[in-house]
Amino acid sequence: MADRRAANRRLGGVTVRVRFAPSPTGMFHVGGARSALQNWIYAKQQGGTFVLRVEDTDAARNRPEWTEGILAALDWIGITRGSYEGPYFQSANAGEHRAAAAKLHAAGRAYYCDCTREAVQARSGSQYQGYDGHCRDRGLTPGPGRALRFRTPDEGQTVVVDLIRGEPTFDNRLIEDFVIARGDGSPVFLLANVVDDVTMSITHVIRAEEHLPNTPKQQLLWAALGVKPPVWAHVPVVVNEKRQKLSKRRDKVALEAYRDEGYLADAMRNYLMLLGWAPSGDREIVPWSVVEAEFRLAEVNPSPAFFDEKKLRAFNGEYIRALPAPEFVAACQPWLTGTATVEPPPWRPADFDAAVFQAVAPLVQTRIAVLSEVVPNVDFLFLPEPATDEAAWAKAMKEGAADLLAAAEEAYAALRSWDAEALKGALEEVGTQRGLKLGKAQAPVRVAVTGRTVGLPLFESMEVLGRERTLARLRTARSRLAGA
RNA sequence: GGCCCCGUCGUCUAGCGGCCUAGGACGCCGCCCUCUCAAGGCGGUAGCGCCGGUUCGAAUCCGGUCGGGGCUACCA
Repeated sequence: MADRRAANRRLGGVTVRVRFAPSPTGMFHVGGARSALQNWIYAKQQGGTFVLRVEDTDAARNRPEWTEGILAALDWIGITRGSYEGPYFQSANAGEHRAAAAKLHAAGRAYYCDCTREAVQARSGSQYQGYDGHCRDRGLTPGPGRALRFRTPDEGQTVVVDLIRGEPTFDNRLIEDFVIARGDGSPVFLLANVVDDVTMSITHVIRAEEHLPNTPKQQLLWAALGVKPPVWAHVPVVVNEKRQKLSKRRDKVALEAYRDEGYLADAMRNYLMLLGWAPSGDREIVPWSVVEAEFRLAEVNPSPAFFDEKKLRAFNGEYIRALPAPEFVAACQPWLTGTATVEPPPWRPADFDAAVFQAVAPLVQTRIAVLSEVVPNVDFLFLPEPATDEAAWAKAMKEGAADLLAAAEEAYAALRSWDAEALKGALEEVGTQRGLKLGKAQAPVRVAVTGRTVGLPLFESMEVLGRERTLARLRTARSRLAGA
């Protein structure tokens, strides 16, 4: 395979160069992550190069921390720094963008226009039909407030060759003379994006479907610049439950948010790749190596895919359970000790005991779907008093609870060996004397000790908590019951 | 409004003219296991939008229709 690619290059075949070109205007979008991954895999499969270009030309909305966020997020899902070409910054290429605009003007492919938006709108009527070409032959010279428009063909068609969609065809007549440089001379996205792709010798543009309507315009620009257009691949957009494109405003789209909640990078990238594609056989959770080997860009389902957090959660749970114990413990650390981006735990750092956590970690591992859920599972071990859930208290502390708690406390105080088995046996006996099965008898004890009706196995929990603290909690619960 | 894209269980998908009585996964429901909750095991629920055509045969091909979405800026 590698030999064939090398031969291909020698024979004049083109080396594949793809790019991912995010703009740093917000948190990194899961849809963007998917596109980045698809580009990344395609480049790898073709023996090509992945180029990262940050499109930071919207000064009003760009912020440097967003750029850092994008790099960190890409790194998190496996597109690591140093393993790709770039990052390049579009703002650094402003000179080339302007030169291209000037070149198009000089070649008669673009003209200056002083129409205001209102004027264009007024001439177009109630429904905007596109710019009417008002300034096409006015021969306006460059000047303040004069935008540069690309002169589009009056007839013919522009055919977009797309790996996923076939050949969407657009009538040139319906493509308006669009603006390529603003009144202040600054080039717009449509142009800058193309110029950079041309300059960077991009051969395949793999991006979201929302760009498809822009494509004929960009393809016209490639041709006007004298370069053969790239192969396009417009992957379907990722949508919300209402089937609308995921938006930063109304949907939870930030990759960072998922990371900070405790989603594993491997689970996330596996899930993301399953949106619009599936590996061979009846399987979905597969090693990344399988994804890299089997993914076929041309096979991507052309219809939009719903980003289903429920399914992502299920995947994440499976990935968590598959972790070797030490790795699970290590993965939980941020939520146990707090970091810059993760919410700090409710206990005092000094009260956290790594050895205690390690003892219960295997019990936690099968009970959580996202890492942040580790906290409510173990907080009773590190908090001076359990964080009592009042609904749980009300449910468990019915009549007979005080009596049962007293008996349990007495039995536990007398226990010779403080271990789960003995604790279970003792409570079983206490329950039996009162005609209660263990399932009923454990409820008040569990709430008294952990503050909740659900959680880790009770007896193992008490074993780790220790006799003194367990007895103290039973005592506290009893006095609360007596007071009420 | 115009242009473009899309259409298999609720969701993500398998399916490339007979192997489909449409398979898997998530979700949901039930049962088992069980100190709670999970995990795990077993079982169940549910789909080819519609109408025509092509064909011996269509989820698969064609046309239409309906429905959904995207774009429609001197944003990217």
